[in-house]
Amino acid sequence: MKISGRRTAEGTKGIKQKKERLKSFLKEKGLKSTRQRDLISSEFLAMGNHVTAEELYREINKKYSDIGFTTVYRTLKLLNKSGLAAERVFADNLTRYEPLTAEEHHDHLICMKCGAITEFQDLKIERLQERVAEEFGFLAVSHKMELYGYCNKCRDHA
Amino acid sequence: MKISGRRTAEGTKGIKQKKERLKSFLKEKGLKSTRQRDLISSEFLAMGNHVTAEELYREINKKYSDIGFTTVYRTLKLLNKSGLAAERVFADNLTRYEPLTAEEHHDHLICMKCGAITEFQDLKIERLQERVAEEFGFLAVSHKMELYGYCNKCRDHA
DNA sequence: GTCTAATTGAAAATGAATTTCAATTTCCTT
DNA sequence: AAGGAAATTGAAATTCATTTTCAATTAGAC
Repeated sequence: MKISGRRTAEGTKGIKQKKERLKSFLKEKGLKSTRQRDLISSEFLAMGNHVTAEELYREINKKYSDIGFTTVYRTLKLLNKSGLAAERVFADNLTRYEPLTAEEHHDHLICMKCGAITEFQDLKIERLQERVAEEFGFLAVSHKMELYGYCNKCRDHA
Repeated sequence: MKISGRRTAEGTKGIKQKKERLKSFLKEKGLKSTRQRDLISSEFLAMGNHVTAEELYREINKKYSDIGFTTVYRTLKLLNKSGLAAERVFADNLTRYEPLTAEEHHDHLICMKCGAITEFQDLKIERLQERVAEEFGFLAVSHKMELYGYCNKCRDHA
């Protein structure tokens, strides 16, 4: 199974706004704005996908061959800490990053054939999860839910 | 977060039955029954936990210092293929094995403080998951759901 | 008992994630 | 604008779980 999420790329305005947020975060933490961080986060936000550090590095490398893998890796970590990216690990055990908009939580449908990742949200399920936790005296902080199977395109010839 | 699942150990009868199942599986596949496979699967089934290969190896090693890690690792893979163990990966990215009884599916509550793993089953949630999949024209094959938080014991002093 | 194929265990290989370190760059202070 | 302290960069090295290799051993069919 090769997993490769695609979702609608974001408008330029949204990206600018997010890059401002990153800048604030950096300043606030005494960190520095650099050409690399700028280019990497632009590319990441424009792709709008669930990408691995490796995948993003390959994209970046096409355009800016002087930027190394380590910097891409570290920038993704940074985006994660600043709240602009979510770190996710699906069944293939690779760490993927996904641009994060608001605080809305969502879960994933993952196609085992083409690897497409679709996001969904279901409040009823969330409520039931909360109920389950309560039953066990458990204080739930976060959760992870993934449905694996075959997407609309792949289910017929699967 | 250190994860370490415990659940009620199984009765000796259940273990015997499962070891019979393993034997059938081996014979059927032209594989061999060995002292190592016997001891490792006994220990695994008796523990009844979500263990990593490393953890099980350490237990085994206390009693039978001639059995190597690789064999424990391979035996767990084998138990998995024979349907006697489920392979699971939680947030710490370690591969754990869990004795599998019937075919009943269950999900997990994971304590972020003490690492305790509790299993649960919720048919309403399963049904809603199926509904979500349908909405997207997705053919769901399996799913994974984990709730992370603090267990009954840890929630107060967390 | 013989023989062939499977198994074992130590060690090596793999591969993603992370860290190290010397050289470079940012940006605060003057 | 220049100086300088601290952060950043990128290549290479390291880590660590997992998986594979290979020579020696063992199971079990005949």
